Amino acid sequence: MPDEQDVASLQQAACNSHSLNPPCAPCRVIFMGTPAFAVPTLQALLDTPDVTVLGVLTQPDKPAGRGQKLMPPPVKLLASRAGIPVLQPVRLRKEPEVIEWMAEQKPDFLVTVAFGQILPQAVLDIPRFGTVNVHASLLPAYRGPNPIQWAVIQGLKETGITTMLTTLGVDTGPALLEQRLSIGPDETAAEVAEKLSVTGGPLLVNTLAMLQQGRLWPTAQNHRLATHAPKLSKDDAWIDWHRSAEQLHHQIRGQQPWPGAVTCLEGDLRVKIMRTHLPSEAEAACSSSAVAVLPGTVVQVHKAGIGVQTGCGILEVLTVQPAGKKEMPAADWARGLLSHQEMTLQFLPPSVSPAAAALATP
RNA sequence: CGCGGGGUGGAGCAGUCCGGUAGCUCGUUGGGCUCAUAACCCAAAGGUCGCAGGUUCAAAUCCUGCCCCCGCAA
Repeated sequence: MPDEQDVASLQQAACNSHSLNPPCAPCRVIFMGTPAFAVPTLQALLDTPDVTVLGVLTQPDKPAGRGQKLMPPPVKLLASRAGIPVLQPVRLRKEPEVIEWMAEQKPDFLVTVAFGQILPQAVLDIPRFGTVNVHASLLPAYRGPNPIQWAVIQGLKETGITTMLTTLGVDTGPALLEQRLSIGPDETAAEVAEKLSVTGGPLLVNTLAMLQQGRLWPTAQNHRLATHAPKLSKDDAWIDWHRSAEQLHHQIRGQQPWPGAVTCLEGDLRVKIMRTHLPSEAEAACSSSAVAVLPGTVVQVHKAGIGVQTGCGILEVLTVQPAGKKEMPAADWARGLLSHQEMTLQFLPPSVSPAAAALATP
């Protein structure tokens, strides 16, 4: 057993090595993943000469999009194009024939990237070296299904990708390698996800190579530091303008592209808030108690966007998407509305009717 | 046949129900004012009203068909 410094330097070397030519003996892998986030990782495996992808497991086709047509998951599209067998179990743990098929392939590794199903022990027992999960956070932080979103929502300046050994618990297994990545002040979860998904491939390939060669020792997570990133829901999309400008800014960019950030305008005109910016003077404005208008009121319309009063500070809204329209500059949208009616734009939480808001204004 | 909104100068929108000179807020260009300006004043340019057909003396508007964009829905 080498000391810690050796491990660290080995990890460093592995991360720096070229992903297309890892020090990896021929290696048989079954890939399990579903959404677009998993696609670059599968692609990285396909691009690695010594890795054979024996098969791909992904979620069943589901009705999606306008028209509710049956749509295959992104991973399936890539796998089919690459001519790799695709299995789509509804519930893996209840489909022994699928598990049997996996066992027959005699894989060295199972790899999971946002697969969407919890693996039973019978499956974890199949691979020769183990099951490696690619998780989009710096574990033990943000275990669970929406790690990127929560990292952004909570205003973190850094997140990353962790490879880990899968055990029966969700994201609780020993960590292997991690790659850090900074989060820009205005970056959306979608943008961070894009970068992380590309990072995942090389990191996984290195992880597999090092594991196979016995050069990588799993490190137990510190469970006391664990935090959770639960699934977001559509209900999370509603904007409560009573929150602070900073909180809202983080929420709005953290919930892109889904579930998004939605508000209503006088009645049931839904508007998605797409891009926002936090003015540097937000904190100053926050301390001044002389707030004359209700949170949600548009207080400025200028070239770059519109300023909306929040519970604490003013939030710059740069682009919006009204229902039925494309994303557009918030200033343009406001101009079009204001041109034909004398009104103040007012965003209201869905729970507060315009009448109730009027009553609240003495 | 899942529900629904939309396509009008460069941008965002009115006008369509009830056919009759294409309008608003901006932007652009030129000029003016000002120490100065993203501010203000004056002026100008810029539109096959998504496409095709039909009804009509007359269609952005009514009828029919088609194309394109998007929201909900996961």
